[in-house]
Amino acid sequence: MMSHPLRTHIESVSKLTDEEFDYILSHFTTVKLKKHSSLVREGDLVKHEYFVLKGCLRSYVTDNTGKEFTYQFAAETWWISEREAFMKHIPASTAIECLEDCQLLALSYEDRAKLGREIWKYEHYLAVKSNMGYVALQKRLQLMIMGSAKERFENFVHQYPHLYNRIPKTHIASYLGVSRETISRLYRK
Amino acid sequence: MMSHPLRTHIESVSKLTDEEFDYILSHFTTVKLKKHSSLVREGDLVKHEYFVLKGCLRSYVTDNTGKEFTYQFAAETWWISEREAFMKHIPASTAIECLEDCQLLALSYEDRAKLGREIWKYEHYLAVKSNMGYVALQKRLQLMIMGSAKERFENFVHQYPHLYNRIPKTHIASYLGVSRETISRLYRK
DNA sequence: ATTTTTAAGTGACAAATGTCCTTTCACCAG
DNA sequence: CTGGTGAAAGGACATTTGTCACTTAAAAAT
Repeated sequence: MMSHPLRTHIESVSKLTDEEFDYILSHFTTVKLKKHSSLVREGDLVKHEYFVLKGCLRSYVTDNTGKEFTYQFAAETWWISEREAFMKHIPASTAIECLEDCQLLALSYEDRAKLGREIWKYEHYLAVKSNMGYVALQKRLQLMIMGSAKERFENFVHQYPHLYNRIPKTHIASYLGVSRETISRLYRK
Repeated sequence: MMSHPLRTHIESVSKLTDEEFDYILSHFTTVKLKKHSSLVREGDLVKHEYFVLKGCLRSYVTDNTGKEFTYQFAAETWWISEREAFMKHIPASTAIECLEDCQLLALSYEDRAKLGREIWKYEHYLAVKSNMGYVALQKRLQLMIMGSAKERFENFVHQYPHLYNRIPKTHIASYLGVSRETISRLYRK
């Protein structure tokens, strides 16, 4: 029988008993959203973080000239939120939108803290996840500084082959920090 | 009377009693290094993290074509180490060198964990520091993707006016992800 | 003080990438 | 099926940035 995707994800860090997982899961609520709808708008207070069961989203910021920078994508089994706003209870500076119809599990700030306190393995899972996020961010910055547009693009395709055919090129471009046209030119060859 | 720089730094997060600070400080050892010497070489195991009392350092990686990317600078009251190697006990992929004669306070992995366990405020200080590091990294990535060389340079000068006249331009360039010549051109105007 | 070494500034040119505009293609609603 | 809408491709040209070669200035060593 199929294990729950969230359980699988947590257990990639540490195993849980059935009771523990059921208890954890009981703190989440399900959210469904249509394609193109917003999960978070700039200026919102962000009370939850989300685990993606189905669909695909992106978080992004818009600069004063209207240009967008995609900060993160999230598809099945990824977490997404506006970290700074969620952690510090300040208005979001990053928006999150659905690129497809989505089904998410939402966990509130309070319940997150509660689970962390009550279930040591969950706390550990969060710490590991946070550290991996930091390292990934480092790698992305390094590639951004040392790599050409081509290298960054190839790295993206290699790292996320499933996203590459699922997400509009415009957004991939804004994630990589290049124009959409440059992406086109790259795989012409 | 003058407070210790490390104490000042920790107390920007939470106040300590004299006893607490003395106890914390007793776990550090002093390290002195000459200009141009290496604190960490690629491949080293990294047993300590360092608080800068005097001098200036940089951490950097070198790519296969010999080009360098400066990952971080650290001057007085900054921490520096090779985070991933230090945390995971793996060989360093980033080197650290002194740009000036340096005087550092070194804290071992074990003592760091010990202090975290014994002094709740120290643990908290580490958590806050880590989170600030994450947010700073986000900002840097965003500027890297959205900003021109000029914007990145101006941001650097504005953010670190003291470093700008203290560090060779070559290194500032490798921190910003541009060539040294581009830096020259920028402040010609 | 003099030499030697290292960092920085400069100009000319090449390469990468951005911008703008037009065309093509795929998909969806009616 | 059809018209419309949005995404992607492609070409032409502008701009930014990199590269290389050389000069100048500053700093370190003797």
